[in-house]
Amino acid sequence: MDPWIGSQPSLSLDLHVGLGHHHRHQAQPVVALVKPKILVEENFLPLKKDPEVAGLEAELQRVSEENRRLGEMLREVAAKYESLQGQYSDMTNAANNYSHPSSASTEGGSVSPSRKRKSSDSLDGHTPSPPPPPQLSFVPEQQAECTSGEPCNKRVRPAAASEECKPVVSKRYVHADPSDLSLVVKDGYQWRKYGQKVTKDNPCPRAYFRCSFAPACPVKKKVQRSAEDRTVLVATYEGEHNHGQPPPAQPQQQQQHDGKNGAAKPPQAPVAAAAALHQQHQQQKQEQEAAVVNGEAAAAASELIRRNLAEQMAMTLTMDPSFKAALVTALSGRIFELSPTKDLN
DNA sequence: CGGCTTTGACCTGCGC
DNA sequence: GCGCAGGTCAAAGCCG
Repeated sequence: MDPWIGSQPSLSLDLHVGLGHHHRHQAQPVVALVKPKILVEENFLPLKKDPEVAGLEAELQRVSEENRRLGEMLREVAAKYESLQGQYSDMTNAANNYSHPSSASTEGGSVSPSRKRKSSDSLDGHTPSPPPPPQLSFVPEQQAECTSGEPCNKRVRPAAASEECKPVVSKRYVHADPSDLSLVVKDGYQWRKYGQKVTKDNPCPRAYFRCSFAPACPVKKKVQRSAEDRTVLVATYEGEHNHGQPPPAQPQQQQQHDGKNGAAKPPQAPVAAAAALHQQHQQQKQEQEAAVVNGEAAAAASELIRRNLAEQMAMTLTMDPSFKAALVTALSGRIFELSPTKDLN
């Protein structure tokens, strides 16, 4: 899980779960509420159902149910959005083919001849390695893509060239610790930084990345802190990966490496759920960003994103039996701690 | 030693 | 043509 999540008040997984005002008089754990295979010792305390506990259970059930319904609605909306996006993409493709029938296939790896380069650059030679089938696991929102195998992401000026032959462009807003100066956005891919530049409209430097997982992968990424909110990293992706996502182990390890808690724990179910959630979250962000015209309302978008992240997290976690188990363990432990019987021991 | 980051220089396109 | 700004290159240095 992203380290920042824990630091967000709005996202903090408050384990009190409403027990705050009465936990002192009840030592009854809520173990009965879930029955996964689990980590919880089911009989470490005698189960005596208290009406309050039952009430809480009912409430939790109700919330879970509601979350589930919301999740379904969200998926529906996402599906519809994707379908519309596809239609839009088709239309723009068709329009481009009409007006600029040849504009899409002019690349062919021709790099500006005047570029100062060492002659042997391997990247230019474009390894004949067979490009894997485009198996794209993210960047769903797309516009016209250059149809030649080669991406047309060479020197695309935002105002000029981008209209006709724009590579796939998407933006992501990622919360980051302001004290963390590394412009690293973890998205499951491996990136190699090839440049950094301070731009005019933003005092924070912009970092340029290429996909380093596959040398021929055309995707580029620009990362810059938001001028409005320095805690938000704006990652702009150009192009599409022409390979699958690298094995998850690496980014995971990277995350652990980046974070302070570097202890290599085996991935636990809640963590996996959070990872899945993260991906879902990213996807949702892209959808939202598509709605936010050209990112001019970045701050508002990031706020929205945070709120939705919190909601989704709650939903995903409450749907995850392992998380429930962990929750129950935590609650039980806490209750046990506070239980009067403990004092006797 | 290979891969990655840093960073100054260079290239290119746009606006005046 | 010139200046500016964004984007990229590649040598040097760092790190595991």
